[in-house]
Amino acid sequence: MKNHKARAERTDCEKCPLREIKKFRDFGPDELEFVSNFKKGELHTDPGATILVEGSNNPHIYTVLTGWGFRSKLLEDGRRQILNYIMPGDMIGLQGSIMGEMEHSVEALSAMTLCVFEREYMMKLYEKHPDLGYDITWIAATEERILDEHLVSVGRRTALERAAYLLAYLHQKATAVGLAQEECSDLSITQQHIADTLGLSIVHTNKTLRKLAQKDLIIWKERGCEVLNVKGLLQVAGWEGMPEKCRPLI
Amino acid sequence: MKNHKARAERTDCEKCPLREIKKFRDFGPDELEFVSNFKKGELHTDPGATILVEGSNNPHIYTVLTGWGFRSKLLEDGRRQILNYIMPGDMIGLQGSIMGEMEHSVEALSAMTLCVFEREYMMKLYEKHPDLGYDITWIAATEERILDEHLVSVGRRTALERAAYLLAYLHQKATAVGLAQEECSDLSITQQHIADTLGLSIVHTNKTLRKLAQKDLIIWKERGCEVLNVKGLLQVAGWEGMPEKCRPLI
DNA sequence: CGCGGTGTTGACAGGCTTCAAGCTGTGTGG
DNA sequence: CCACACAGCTTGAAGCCTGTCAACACCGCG
Repeated sequence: MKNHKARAERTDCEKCPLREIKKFRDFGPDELEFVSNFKKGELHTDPGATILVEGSNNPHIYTVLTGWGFRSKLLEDGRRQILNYIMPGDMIGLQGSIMGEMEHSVEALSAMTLCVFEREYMMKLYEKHPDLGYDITWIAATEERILDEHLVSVGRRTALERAAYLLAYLHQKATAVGLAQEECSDLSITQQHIADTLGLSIVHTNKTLRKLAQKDLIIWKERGCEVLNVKGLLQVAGWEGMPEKCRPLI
Repeated sequence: MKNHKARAERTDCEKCPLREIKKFRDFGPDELEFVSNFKKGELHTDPGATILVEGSNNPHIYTVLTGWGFRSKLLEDGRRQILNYIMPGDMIGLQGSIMGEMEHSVEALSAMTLCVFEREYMMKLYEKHPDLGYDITWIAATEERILDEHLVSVGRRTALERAAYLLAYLHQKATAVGLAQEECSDLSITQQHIADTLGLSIVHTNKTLRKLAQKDLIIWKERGCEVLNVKGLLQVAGWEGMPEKCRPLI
């Protein structure tokens, strides 16, 4: 019975709520069993918690189960760039696993639960389940694709376009995994985060967000925003939006 | 004899000049044989040639054997962002292979030769050689790391810092694979390319490069620049440089 | 109550873009 | 041979976008 209780503290992979979402590809029973054994535990964090630190050496890989956060890097004088956001189904720590040392930090924006995997078992995954290995490459390549898009945004779009792009991106990403309904309303974030993502100052970010609000595309609320018109945002950004593809889930 | 001549047109993987470079990890004989069969041919391009087009669906994956080029994306109105540069040992087309459609273009800056692989054999690679599968994930994760760094640069560094970062990056990357000796001199590139990488206008890029030249860090020549002082560039950029790690080569 | 975090706004300065013109070297065709 | 076009580089001037500084409102919290 003790064992049973210990297991009850974690979500069984067999009952993983994320697998209910049709956006994630189906697993065979043997894959499910392997991943279930691969999973070493769960990590629960508070909002604002730092999960991984730039320069550290963490022996784990994580998959987000609930909540959301972001990856970021710092320059020596404190300037911060937010690289991407992480939401349920996303994997973090892969870079650290492969490069040895984390090259970026990860922070939670809400309370989060993460599935914990051991780096060391990575090689076994590739040996026993080539399709899962392919999935991990898929995940890395997709993250790369998103970063490409962000780089275009920061490099070549105007402040208004960038902001519209980011909010549309977050909205699409969140709704795809059920983090938000039609609105971004329950996604807690400050304008400082937005600014550090867009590569803008906080003052100009504020003024830019107000312009989007004036166009009735969003409503900024305390620590977050509600998206009123995704299509409008996409149009302002000059962006097609993300392809709705089936994706793997480790 | 005909066969022999036909084979002579391509570089045998067993005699691949890149494998001489100690920066690339050693291959076992069975890995070498597999990759050798995986390789379907070679592609030779002129300077300025477009190798992959955004939105197209190309059934190949490539590894750069000689020369260099870049990946880029366009906005609808023609604004261009260069995402990263490709040099010997780099793999391109992986995203297309996994996402189906290319989300960026690839152009040659010099004459190039590329090893051609078939997408379809990818899965077999994962099945037969898990370590090669892991290598491909390694490559994708590393590209992601570089993009993180570029994003920090474009988002948070000043024009001067950005330019210094980029030139130091290119210099390090090129010397690591023997593309350049101590100078970048034989790397042909225009200031328009630099501008599209940094997210700056060409006019301001020109003025920024002159500032670097005034500091005796570089000398701009016709279609390219010579790096006089890498450490100085790194210092201006506030960047540590790239870790000199052993890397895989497919 | 004071305090810190967040959001808002105005004024001003400066970095960067745009416009415009001119220079150089290369190639093409008369 | 020269004229011409073109691509790349350079420079100056004007103006806008964005950053910085500063002040204030609001809110939750100790």
